[in-house]
Amino acid sequence: MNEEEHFAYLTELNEVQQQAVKATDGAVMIVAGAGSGKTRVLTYRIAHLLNVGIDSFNILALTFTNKAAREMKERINKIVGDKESRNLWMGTFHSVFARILRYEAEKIGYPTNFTIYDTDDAKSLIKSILKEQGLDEKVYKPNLVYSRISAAKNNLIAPAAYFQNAQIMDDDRMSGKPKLADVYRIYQNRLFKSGAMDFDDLLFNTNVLLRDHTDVLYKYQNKFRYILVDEYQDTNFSQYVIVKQLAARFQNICVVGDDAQSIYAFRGANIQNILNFEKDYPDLKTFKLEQNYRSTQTIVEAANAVIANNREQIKKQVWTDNALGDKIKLLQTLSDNEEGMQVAHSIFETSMQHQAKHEQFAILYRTNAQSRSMEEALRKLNIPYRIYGGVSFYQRKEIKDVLAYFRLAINNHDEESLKRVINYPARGIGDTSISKILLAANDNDTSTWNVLDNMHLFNIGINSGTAQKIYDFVTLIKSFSAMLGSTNAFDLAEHITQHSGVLKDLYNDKTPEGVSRYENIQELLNGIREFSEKGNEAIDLPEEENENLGEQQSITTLDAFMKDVALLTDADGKTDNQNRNVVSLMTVHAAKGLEFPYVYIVGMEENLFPSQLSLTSRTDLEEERRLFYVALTRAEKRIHISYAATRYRWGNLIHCEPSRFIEEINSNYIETTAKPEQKRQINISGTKNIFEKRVSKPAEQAKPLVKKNLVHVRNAVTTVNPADNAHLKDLQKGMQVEHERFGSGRVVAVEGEYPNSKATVEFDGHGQKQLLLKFAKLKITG
DNA sequence: GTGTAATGCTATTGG
DNA sequence: AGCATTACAC
Repeated sequence: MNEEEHFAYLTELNEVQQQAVKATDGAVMIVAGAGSGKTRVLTYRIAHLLNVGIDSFNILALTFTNKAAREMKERINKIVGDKESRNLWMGTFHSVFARILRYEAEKIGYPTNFTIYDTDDAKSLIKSILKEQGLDEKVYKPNLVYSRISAAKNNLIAPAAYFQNAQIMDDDRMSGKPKLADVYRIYQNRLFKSGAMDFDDLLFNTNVLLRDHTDVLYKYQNKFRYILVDEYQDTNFSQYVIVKQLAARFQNICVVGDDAQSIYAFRGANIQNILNFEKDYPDLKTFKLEQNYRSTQTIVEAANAVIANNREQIKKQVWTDNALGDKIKLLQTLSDNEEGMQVAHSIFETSMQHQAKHEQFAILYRTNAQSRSMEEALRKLNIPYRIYGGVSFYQRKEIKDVLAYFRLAINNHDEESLKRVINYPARGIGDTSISKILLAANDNDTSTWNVLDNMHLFNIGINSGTAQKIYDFVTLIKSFSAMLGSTNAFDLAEHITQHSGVLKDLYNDKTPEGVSRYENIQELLNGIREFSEKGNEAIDLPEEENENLGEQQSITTLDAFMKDVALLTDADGKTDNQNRNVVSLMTVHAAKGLEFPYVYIVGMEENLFPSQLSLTSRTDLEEERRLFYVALTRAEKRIHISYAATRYRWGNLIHCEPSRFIEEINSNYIETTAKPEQKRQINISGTKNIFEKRVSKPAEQAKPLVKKNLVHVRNAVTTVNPADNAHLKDLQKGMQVEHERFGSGRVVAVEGEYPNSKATVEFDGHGQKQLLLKFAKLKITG
């Protein structure tokens, strides 16, 4: 292969993109405007590194979501082949460093099988600390305490440093929360005793590890000779320091970002990181990608006009060669429900007129709560959709309950899991006993599990009946723990759901919600079964680390499955076999990095977008504006912007005014569409008039499409009312069927009487599955 | 200790 | 409106 063929992919890039790809060594910053081919450059850059002979073992690429990592890896595989790229480390900060911490945990005093607490766990722990300390939850709002602690950790301020920081301590005193530092200290101690880390600890402790163990630092510096960071504008200080440390030896560091799309400052992201970058690497090469390939001229110009209102930005001129395109359509409606109907109708019409598939449409909103009116309207018109975000599968109560048993079996000291399941299903260990146990654990500075497991050592005044129940519970958990190493993930998971009594408890609940929960557990078990069958993926770690993995590889264990569960989000996975041709509904935040031909930005109203909470400070308002910029630049062909005159909030009707951001778009780019019967001319800049005219008759209410008790289809979890499956009554051997997850298959056997019958189906590519006909999402196709 | 009825609070954004 | 916590009866 001659050089030209070898680097053929370079011809697919423009001049600046090529330069950015070819500048392999040293510090590189790529400022990438929206739609400028950022992902393509990053992908090709990695492919190029491999092509010029750099070992994939030496490359680390940090992305913003797991999904982005997966997609990028696939694209790289297509260019260089998966053998070349096999040892690439690519993932989110959290997943990559969680993985490293698993191997190095003992060096910082944590067990290898440490538990990752998600936000719910963390807040629950904070609540119990507040209670124990006698602090009023109305003053010390758990959410606020959590974000305060989180901010401290993201700035690498440990509890001791927190106490010594006069500024912070003053702030806390001023706001009437002088005990915050104590809460932080206790919180951290409890996490440690529980062998648990929250999300921020994954980064914080990585910093501790690299700071205190130069041998470890040296090892990973040597491994990761080439480091790439995507969405750099959204990294926080803690992440910044990690990257800086790792890159210190070879200084081959490439960051990609767009300050105009920085939308996570509320989470500690720091735009300073981009500015610091220039200081840290004086030889920095900077490339600006300014040509937009994604959107029409109208969209690019409109977005530029909006972002120009921000004071703080890195100057760049995003432009495009694309056609002028349609004007932005402005929809104004009388109510949130009508807004939904108009959007749904517009999607319907556009899909007809332009032969557009449903997957080409996205509805973006500021808050998750806005999805409801959109959902109802889409259902009414039979337009398939999927909601991203909201309560994810792994956050559902029944799933968390089961996972808590798994977690407790893996790490007995996990206090949050213990509290969750010690009396679920009810086994007579009530609140008073639990309080006593917690108290004893605190007094003796040990874990709750140690108290339970050594009841006789602690004189805590629990009667013998309860003591026996506790003993039984401890024995049960120990029996699960004992099976961990020798049983495969699916078998153990099934064993635990049965022997813990959870499955039975849910089975006895015949309400639609109960049936749905039962089915979700089955869904979880299916997922674990797939994981078991696929096998644990090989992990490449420097030298010696791989050895202790050798023995375990014969079976896939439950702790392997649980390792990353806390880090999964709704946007990851779970899309495999589902219908992809659907309209996407999500928040603007969740839409970052995505693109759609037709985008609907809904709820463009003051106090909603921009959010009410952002109106007090300029920086917050500027972040909202960047968020709007992100929304606009998701679109390729056409944007619809809508707002409603009234909207339900907490069950009350409130009146709304159009967002100031609408005015920031030059009116040349906007076309107002009014419904035929309200041909009134709309004045964009002073839209008050339409709102002063109050709605005389109640706004058209979309009739609920499902009866009150039926659970809506949301997220990846589908609920099937058992009665809906009557058509499966006559299912017989040999029939062709279609399943939502597994695709098409053939019925191998049917046993039992409907509705309690069970079918065995051979699915193409998924093997045989047993399905309960009452619940199975099956369609007979032949 | 357990289960249900009444109350009260919430909804930025998310790994 | 919906959910979580609390109050109260068993």
